Amino acid sequence: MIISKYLDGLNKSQKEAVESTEGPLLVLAGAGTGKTKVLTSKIAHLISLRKASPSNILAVTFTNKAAREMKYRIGQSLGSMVEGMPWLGTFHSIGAKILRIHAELAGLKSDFTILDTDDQLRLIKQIIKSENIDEKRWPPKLLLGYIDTFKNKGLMPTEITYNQDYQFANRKASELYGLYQNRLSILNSADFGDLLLLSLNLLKRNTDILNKYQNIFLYILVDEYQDTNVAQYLWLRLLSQKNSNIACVGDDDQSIYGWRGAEVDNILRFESDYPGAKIVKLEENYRSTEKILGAASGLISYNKDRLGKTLIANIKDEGEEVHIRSVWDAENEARLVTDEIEAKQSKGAKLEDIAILVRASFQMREFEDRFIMSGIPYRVIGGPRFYERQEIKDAISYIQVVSNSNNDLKLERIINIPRRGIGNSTLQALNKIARSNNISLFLAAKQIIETDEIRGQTKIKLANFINSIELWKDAKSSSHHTDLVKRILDESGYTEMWQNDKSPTASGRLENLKELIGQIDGFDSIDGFLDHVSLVMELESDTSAEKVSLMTLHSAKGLEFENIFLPGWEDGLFPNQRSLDEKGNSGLEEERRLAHVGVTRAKKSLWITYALNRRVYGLWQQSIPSRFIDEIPEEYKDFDAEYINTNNYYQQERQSKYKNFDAGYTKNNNNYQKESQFTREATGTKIPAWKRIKKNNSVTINAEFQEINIKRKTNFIEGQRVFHEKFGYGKIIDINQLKLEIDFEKSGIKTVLESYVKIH
DNA sequence: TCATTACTCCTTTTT
DNA sequence: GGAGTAATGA
Repeated sequence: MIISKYLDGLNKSQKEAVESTEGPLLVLAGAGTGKTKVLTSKIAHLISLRKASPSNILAVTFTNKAAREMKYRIGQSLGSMVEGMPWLGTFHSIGAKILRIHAELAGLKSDFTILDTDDQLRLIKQIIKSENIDEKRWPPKLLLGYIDTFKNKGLMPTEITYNQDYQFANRKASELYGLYQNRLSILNSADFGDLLLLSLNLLKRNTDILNKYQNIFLYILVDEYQDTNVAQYLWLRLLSQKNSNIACVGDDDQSIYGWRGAEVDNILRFESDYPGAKIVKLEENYRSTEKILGAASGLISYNKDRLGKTLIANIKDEGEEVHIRSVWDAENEARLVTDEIEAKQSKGAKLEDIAILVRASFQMREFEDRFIMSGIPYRVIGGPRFYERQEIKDAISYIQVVSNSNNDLKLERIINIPRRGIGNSTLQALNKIARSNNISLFLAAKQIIETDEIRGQTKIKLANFINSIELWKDAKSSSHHTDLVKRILDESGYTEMWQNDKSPTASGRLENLKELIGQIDGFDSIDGFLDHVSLVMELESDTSAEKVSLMTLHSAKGLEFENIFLPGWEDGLFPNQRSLDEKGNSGLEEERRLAHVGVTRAKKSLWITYALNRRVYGLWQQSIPSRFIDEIPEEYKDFDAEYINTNNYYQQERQSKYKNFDAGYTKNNNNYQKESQFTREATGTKIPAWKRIKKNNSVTINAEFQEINIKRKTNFIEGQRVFHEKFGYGKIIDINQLKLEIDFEKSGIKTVLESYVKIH
């Protein structure tokens, strides 16, 4: 029987989730419990029972990768009988699709361009300038952040109340947001947030259209529901209102995108949002050993706001303890990890089964250095994306200008790259004409070269450039699109610019341009390619090669590896100080969920390390092990002597460091204290001298304190011989407030804070 | 218009 | 410490 094929491999709760097709359903799927399997089987089930044809199922994911994976797996379980699911994709791509169909209703044309962050920022800068707002006092980036937040919340400029508005240049955030939207409309462009916001608005305001989609989407499936923001939530609600067949899969313990507007509340509230909702918990974990799961469960149990589920190990193997190691600094950390990798390798482990997950991308550097040095092949996942590279963006901008020369933002980007003598003053003149006549820059340029407003050389150069664009536009219909791109890059002098560039990155950039042309060749037309570029930022890389993976914890969600290394578990770095400062306890909980995500990536072995010293903004700081290390139950971890002996000290340090914040924390969480007393007894061990040095510049200190510090003069004088715990003896060569530049006898010239230095 | 210098912010995470 | 940007001068 055909049905059994995909139902066979499912456990009881998975099967229940798959077979509950009617009405609202929330599947709480813990890490490694077969979430994707449930989703794909469910789709297969719907299709093979003929409850819906593939085109009547809306299935949304967050990443293109997840969408691809789902498509692939559905194809596998149904054989070839499923041909394309038009409504399976990311929130953004489906939003874009709907928006293109009804663009006029949103003040756009159906061929609108999708802006990236660069363009957004450029636009916002222009608006801030034209409104005579001081860019220094009110940074464009801040406004961009506010606008994004508005959009994440599903708010149009006119819907923002006084109280919701931000303190940006006299509460002008919403007003500027309105101006920004107007500009976007004039430019026939939408930013990322618009793809959702505008399509949401469309559905809200046009019942006929809403009706149409409600009738198309007989079944709605949502992946990673815990990551949805308000706009996405409202969008889903509207679409599911009619027939209520909405199945959301998610894990509140893996909600790690709060900073991007995700609302864990959406998942916590599901039952009250959808009365009569069925809830299925998937708790059987098929990934990790018992000890790793125990560590993960212990850790996440410190979170208060959760729906509560317990991961049960399906793999009956205790496995190794979680290894906790302390190291002197980041360099040693990288060495320890690579040594361990090499040891594993010699025992037969494969490099592709090993991953290093960091909290922040700056941590990657030490590892890369070390890998290069020891010749270990590695790959960075989610690093600087292909389409975000400068040369690729430039090239694409050229293509976009040829495709639509009224794209002012792109034209501005390339008008003087390579240098062709069209500088700022010319550009400003163009902008002025464009504004006053309400035309695009391109048209303004055409106009200006007919007049005498600009002089000799500049005029000729501008005329030449405009002329070239016209020529390329003419060639668009007659030549093959790949040839046209080659021609544009050559004739514009862009390729030549990099050929003449002597910097070491130049050859790589030329390679990338070649790669880009190869990519373009894979598409039928330029427009098809452009749409792909704006929605699919990543470029698939081969995951098969024998390489260690290096990535951030965020990009590791959804992946699994035999061996996981989690470096940098230090207070301030992880949990991240800024998270804590900005969002207090909920920030801490999100960090903890991130830690939980990290731990649950591991199948067999897990190493957590922390460095006692780390360089922050070029200055050396001493650090304390992360509280998350404490929170992993004793019986699941194995740690070195250093950690046990000094832990009591760390506990105190941490508490004084977060005095205000911890007050609430300990009150809310009895476990924390109980656990600490139970597991940690004062050992009476003497704390090494360097640790007793009083800190006066921890990562964050209240403003008052810092002020005093800056005003205070250092007692050191130039030429003095001093001692530093890390670098040894040295001589002060320069003093800048509390920063001392010291020429160390063994480690060379370094800048350090005076508090780490003793007079010798 | 372009090159050099000074200054800034940064290091959370991304569709 | 270092990248990116704005200000400054040639």
